[in-house]
Amino acid sequence: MYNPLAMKLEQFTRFDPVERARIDELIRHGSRSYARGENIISAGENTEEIHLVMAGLATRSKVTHDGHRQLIAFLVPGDLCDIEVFILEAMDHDVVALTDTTCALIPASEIKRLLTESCNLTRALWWSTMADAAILREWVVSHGARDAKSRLAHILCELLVRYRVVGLGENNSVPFPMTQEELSDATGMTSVHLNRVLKDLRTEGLVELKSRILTIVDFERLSEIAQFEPGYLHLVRTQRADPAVADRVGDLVLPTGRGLFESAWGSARQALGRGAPHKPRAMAS
Amino acid sequence: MYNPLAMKLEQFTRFDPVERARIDELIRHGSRSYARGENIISAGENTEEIHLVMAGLATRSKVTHDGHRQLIAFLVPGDLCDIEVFILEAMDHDVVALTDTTCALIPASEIKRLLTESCNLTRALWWSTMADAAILREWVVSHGARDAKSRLAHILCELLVRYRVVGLGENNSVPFPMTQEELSDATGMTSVHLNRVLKDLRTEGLVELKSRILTIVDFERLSEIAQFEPGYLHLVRTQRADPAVADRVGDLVLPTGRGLFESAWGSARQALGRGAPHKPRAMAS
DNA sequence: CGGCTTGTTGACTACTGTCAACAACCGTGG
DNA sequence: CCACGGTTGTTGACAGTAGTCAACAAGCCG
Repeated sequence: MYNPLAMKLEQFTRFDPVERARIDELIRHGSRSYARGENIISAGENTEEIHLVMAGLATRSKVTHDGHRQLIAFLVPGDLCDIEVFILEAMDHDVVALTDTTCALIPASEIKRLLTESCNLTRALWWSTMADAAILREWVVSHGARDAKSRLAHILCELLVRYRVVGLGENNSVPFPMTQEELSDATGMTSVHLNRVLKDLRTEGLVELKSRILTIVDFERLSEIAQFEPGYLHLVRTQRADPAVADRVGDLVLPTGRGLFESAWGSARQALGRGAPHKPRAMAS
Repeated sequence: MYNPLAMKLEQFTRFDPVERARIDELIRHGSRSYARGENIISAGENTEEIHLVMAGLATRSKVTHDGHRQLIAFLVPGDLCDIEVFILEAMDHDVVALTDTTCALIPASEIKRLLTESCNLTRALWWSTMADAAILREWVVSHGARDAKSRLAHILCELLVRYRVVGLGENNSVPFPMTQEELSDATGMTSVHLNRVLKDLRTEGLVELKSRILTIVDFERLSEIAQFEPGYLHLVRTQRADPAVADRVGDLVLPTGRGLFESAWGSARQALGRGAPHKPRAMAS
């Protein structure tokens, strides 16, 4: 049985057969389908069941009062939509299906039981939420510090890796069902500008995008433009998980760069002279 | 004894005397001071002790390869700097002291013990990390969907509330020790542009900023400009905590708006006609 | 006081948004 | 199969927000 949650968590740890069976149980309690555009969860709700994306693509989104929608995260198969309702009073944002999407419905009680029963699974779930926060931090960096081209490239790299982690797509291709307008809401630009930037990436032979499939033609060069360093995804397969797959996700080879977690401020400062320039936001483009 | 962590967590729940004593214990294991500009934790590190800000102001930051620094969060007293090292291999960003800062050092073992001993405290800590993630989401919205003026106003509102939660400042004034350049790194603009936008806010009689004290002269109007709805901070004092302080933090009255968690997309869409305009990013300014 | 950091301002550039028209695509129904 | 309407994608011309460069003022500390 395809279990994207297990595949994802296995990036962090290895499960024994009992644990693995436990995860498979989680997704057997029922499921529900959502049509494209439908709200899976709305802000203000407090669900009884946790939603796990099994197929399709969803997004977290908020809308400002002037009507500008901002996508905050993509939810690919294996991602939990609303685990925070255990703790927080209510969702503070919507989760919307970007394509027809099916979610496994996990009773909250099941998660609670798991949290008391298995230390390893608890840690794995905790890892999942921490990794989500790390992605969020990288989005802040993207929006605040990278120009449109780099920002778009970065999000494409992220999606490629995250899809491949859960076994979807092949080589450098992944499903890419969202419209340019939705992508522009994610990257914080207008759809018109997104269209132009995307065209640039296409023209330069970096990506192809047709019939709802994204193919990253030149992952290495796109990673450079994006300044994509997969370390922030915390796919720590090196130690706790299978060391044989250290720098790859399936058949995808990750860029390793110069150490995934270097403290860049000091080195950048040195490299660039007396104190890094303030906002060389516009990079070669 | 001043215990900002307890004050913060009390926004979420109430502690019995035993639990409260337990929290006070946490911060008695030692502390360390950091000079302004010093790294409290560097990317790549994996600390043995958890750092809790007790006094001062710190920030999470990342630097892009082109030397542009992005601040990702502010850490005010009561905030934990690195609780993720329990789970993640290493920090993926730096934590830097923006002023002289002192941190309580909490042995990881102490936190672990707490997690097994007290369900209420565990939930409170979990709440803390979820609330942090919610702030991060709001930052993404700010950077992606709000113009410079609104973005700056929003961050000022956030800091006001977060300081007041831990009992710092008074009325609409809080410590504000950072430079304009640092603030510009947080808001994702150049220090020059920040300076101009800040000047606008001052000229319009919304804020005052002198001798390292921020005074929000007109919180209501600033909240409007910022589209600041404090719901995202998840200060759920209404139910689990003391109901007497429902809509206030100390002597600060929070804007309540039309329900903190409404699902805005649908209503905005309707209100604005055939589908919300795509990017009215430039609002009245 | 002198030197450094920080804040302020002006002139200019350029990245990104706005408006608008049209082409391409897609699913549906004749 | 083709027609058709709606959504989505593409492009041009133009406007405006924000970045760049540079100079100088103001504040801070020894």
